[in-house]
Amino acid sequence: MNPRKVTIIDVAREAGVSIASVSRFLNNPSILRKSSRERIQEAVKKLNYRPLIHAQRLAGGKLDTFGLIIPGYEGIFYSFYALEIIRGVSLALERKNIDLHINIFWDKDNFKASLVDGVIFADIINNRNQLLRLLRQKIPTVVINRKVEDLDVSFVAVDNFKGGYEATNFLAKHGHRKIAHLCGDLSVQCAKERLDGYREALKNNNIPIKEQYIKAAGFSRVLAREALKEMFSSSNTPTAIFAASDEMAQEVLGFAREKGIDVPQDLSVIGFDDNPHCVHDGFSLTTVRQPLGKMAYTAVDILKDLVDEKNTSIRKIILAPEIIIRDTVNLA
Amino acid sequence: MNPRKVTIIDVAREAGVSIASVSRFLNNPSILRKSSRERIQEAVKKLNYRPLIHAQRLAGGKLDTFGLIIPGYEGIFYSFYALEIIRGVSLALERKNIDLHINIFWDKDNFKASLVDGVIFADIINNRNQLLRLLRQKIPTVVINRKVEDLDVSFVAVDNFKGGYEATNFLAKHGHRKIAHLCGDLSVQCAKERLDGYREALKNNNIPIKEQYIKAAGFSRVLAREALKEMFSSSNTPTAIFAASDEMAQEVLGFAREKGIDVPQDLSVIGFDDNPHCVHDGFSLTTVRQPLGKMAYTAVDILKDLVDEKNTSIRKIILAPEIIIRDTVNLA
DNA sequence: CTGAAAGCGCTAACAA
DNA sequence: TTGTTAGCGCTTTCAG
Repeated sequence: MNPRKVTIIDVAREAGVSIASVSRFLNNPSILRKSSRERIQEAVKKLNYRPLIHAQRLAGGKLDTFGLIIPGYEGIFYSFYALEIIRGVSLALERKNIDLHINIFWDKDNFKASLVDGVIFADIINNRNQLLRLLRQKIPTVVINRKVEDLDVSFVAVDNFKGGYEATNFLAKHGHRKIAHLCGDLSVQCAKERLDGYREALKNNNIPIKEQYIKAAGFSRVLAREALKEMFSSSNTPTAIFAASDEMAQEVLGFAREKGIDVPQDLSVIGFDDNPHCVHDGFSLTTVRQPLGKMAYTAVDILKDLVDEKNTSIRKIILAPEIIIRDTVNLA
Repeated sequence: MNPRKVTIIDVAREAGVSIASVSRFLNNPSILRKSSRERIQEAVKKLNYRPLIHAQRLAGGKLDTFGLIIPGYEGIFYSFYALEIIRGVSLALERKNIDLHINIFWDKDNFKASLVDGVIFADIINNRNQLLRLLRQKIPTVVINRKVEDLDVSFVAVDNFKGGYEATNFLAKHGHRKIAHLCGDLSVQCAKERLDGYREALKNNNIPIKEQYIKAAGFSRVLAREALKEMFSSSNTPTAIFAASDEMAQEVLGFAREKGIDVPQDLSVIGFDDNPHCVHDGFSLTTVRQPLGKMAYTAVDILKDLVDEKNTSIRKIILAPEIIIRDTVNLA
């Protein structure tokens, strides 16, 4: 018999019980008498029976599946950030025995809401419309990676302002006054906030803000390189650089090496992300680590509560990043 | 009305037609009269109706979803190879409008076969048992990344022997006779075949095989580093190294720089993968590129034929890799 | 071109 | 503790 066509009826017949008992065996075996349980067990094995997920779901059973929606963009598969989010969420779900349905959407929105109990929406790049559409469908939703203060939705985000502030302040406290900032893509919330934090830190340290020290480099190594060229072609070069991502910071390191600028002697560098890919011949980057794992499992917890209707209050959570001191900032 | 509870019945009532017509609208609108089609269209929009996937599937409609099964292992999210496979498959499926259900399995096999029409099994590390279990379930299956000559299953793989052969031969043809090989994890088919190719190429070039030039480094940078230390502590150091992955090749480059060994003047290096992460301060690695994209869409094509029962013959396809000549092999 | 009605395989009352 | 049975929302004959 084709194993793909074995149904609950076959199992019931084989075991000499009703289909209801087989169903009970599947969902709550402990309420069955031991002997029937064993007979069903045997029949299941013998027939190689596997319940049809779709039938279970349609009949009102739960699917125990969460969706993770991520906007697709060029380079997402090379993005440490996006991958860490996927990793964090899948780990958090594994512990809870919930399946993960990942949906990366490019132009067309082909997310099948009916496949999941709830959704974690990773708003890595700007994507408010997609979020609104989701919310309209009344699916339990938690946003990660972005503060959504103006909507009735829970989120878990990282305090990027604080990250930018701490990084810059760290440089200032170690004596730097010529601190440049390589910004990310300023149309994205996190990049903007890191810049704001940078500005605030300079202000609090009584360092005047110089616009030529602030360069938008869109999280791109190529753009970072260009920004650096420009910055170092003028007379008044910085003694420290805060890059809004480790990728860009790594470009700074490469640039410095080529130009014979000693890091950290002549130039201190601090990045953002704590990206393990960014090792530079044994050089370890001083950086700002985001609690991505914590973000993921906090979001999963909140969504689980929502789905189970245990705690449906809207929660807006902001997690603090942490400075990781390594080799690229002169601590003298 | 709760948008999650709008059913086909509501739409039918709203449009003043039968549910059968709404179903036709969903699946094959062209057979409906224009006027009804428009009325249904309107009702769908007004009620924000979305069919329940599970009901559709259960009722015999197709799901148009393929599964991609990948064994989970430490570092999979940092693995260029695994990510390229995911990327390739998702691109190939996107063109065909088929959904992708990715299943990364760690210890427990929690793949829900009933969610998909067929499966692409990426046997990156050894995982024959899982494959056998899958085959037993009679799900249409295509294996990628591994030759499975002894089972009745189609596969698409890369000719790793040829890759290893060509890489080594390339070095030999450019005058090298002291050619070392940093092997990958030799319990994995591809690593073993690259080594075999290396051996064969040496033989054909009348270069005696020296076992101290062959070091297993498990695709790991750390192990590669150790192997290099050992290799370069002896007297008879190689003039060329073929590394079974770009990651390991990159470690060679770092090692050489530290030791003041000039690449490619004193040491030629060739990698494997064409991994864009492996850039080394403007240095471009000569390497062997695997046709991963082609592998992915070939596999998708085969699986689609299987699922549609168009061509159910078993196909065993081996694709040739290609040498990418760049800066790290001395062409003099 | 359209409607009525019979399932798809399972869960969950309700009864026994 | 177990069986009977009514759906879940949709697709698909089969008539008309």
